[in-house]
Amino acid sequence: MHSVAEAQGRLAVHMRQHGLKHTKQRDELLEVFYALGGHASIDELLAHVQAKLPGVGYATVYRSMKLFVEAGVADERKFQDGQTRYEPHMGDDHHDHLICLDCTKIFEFEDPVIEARQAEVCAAHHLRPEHHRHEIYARCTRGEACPERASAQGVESRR
Amino acid sequence: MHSVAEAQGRLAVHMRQHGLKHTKQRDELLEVFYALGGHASIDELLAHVQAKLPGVGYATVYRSMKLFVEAGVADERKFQDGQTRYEPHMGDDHHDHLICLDCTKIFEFEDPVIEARQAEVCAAHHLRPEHHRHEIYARCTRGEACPERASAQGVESRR
DNA sequence: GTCGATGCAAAGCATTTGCACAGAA
DNA sequence: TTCTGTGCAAATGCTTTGCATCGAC
Repeated sequence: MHSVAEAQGRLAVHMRQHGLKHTKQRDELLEVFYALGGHASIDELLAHVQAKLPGVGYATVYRSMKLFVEAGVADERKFQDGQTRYEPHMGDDHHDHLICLDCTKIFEFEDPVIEARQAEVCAAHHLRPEHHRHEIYARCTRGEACPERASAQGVESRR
Repeated sequence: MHSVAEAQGRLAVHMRQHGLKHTKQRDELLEVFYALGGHASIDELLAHVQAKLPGVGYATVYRSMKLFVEAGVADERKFQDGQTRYEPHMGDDHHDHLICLDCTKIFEFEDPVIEARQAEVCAAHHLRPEHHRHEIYARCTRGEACPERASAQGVESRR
């Protein structure tokens, strides 16, 4: 799912297979979701959808995002701020998160060495990894020089 | 804090320094908390404290656990089930979690290679790691033979 | 006697659900 | 026409807070 079009297709198939209906709310939400690029919260999604479809409420956004997750076009992430965030599903390769506590940016990373060690740790306990969550919370070493610091609230997307 | 006594001492110091008072509720809760060994939820803590002090309610447990965290005798963990869990603080060395999806046991692990790689990932983004969360959710490879499977709900503690 | 701690109930959040109506198929 | 989706409000689950009273110092 590297483009809205791909996601729309996959969602359409899923809906057809499950006897679900195509609506403008789902359509618009999917578009907004992709436009936001990643790590969007329910509030952000709702705000953007309402810009186009004023009547939409939380229930629809919650229900639709759950549908997107089931359809495989979105992934759900829960960070420590208590807000569930969503990002476009990018195939079965996954990535972990590096969160800057100074500028609130969320970077993504993926490290084969770490992945390998995880498998070893599991094996030692007679376990087979199913999924994992790995988040690093960090401080900027550039201090005031950090180009993002002033703006804050930015969200870095794809690798 | 490898024993209740140590924790009691540290908590006493913290309370003295902050003009807080010693009460039997806090006393009993700290004991129960250590007796449970780790990964205890508010409900579990409340249930055990009520066995000794019937009148205690959620508010006291929540407030006391927050105090324990501030005093440095407890660490707060939020897993994916939406329940906050607490474990005795074991110094500044920390560990991560390996959660069996079959028997609900929570194992702890710590891997220097993983820690090192994390630091490298951070450095590449001009960041200095402050803390992190790493949880692996896995399935038992022993199937029905798993000694814990039948019992479920167990909580494995210290390494 | 002070001032912090407790217990209860009410309030807060994020999220979910029930229900009547709207709108795809 | 049928049956799913929507929007609203109410309900839920976990956690926090306000307030009168209790109890440690």
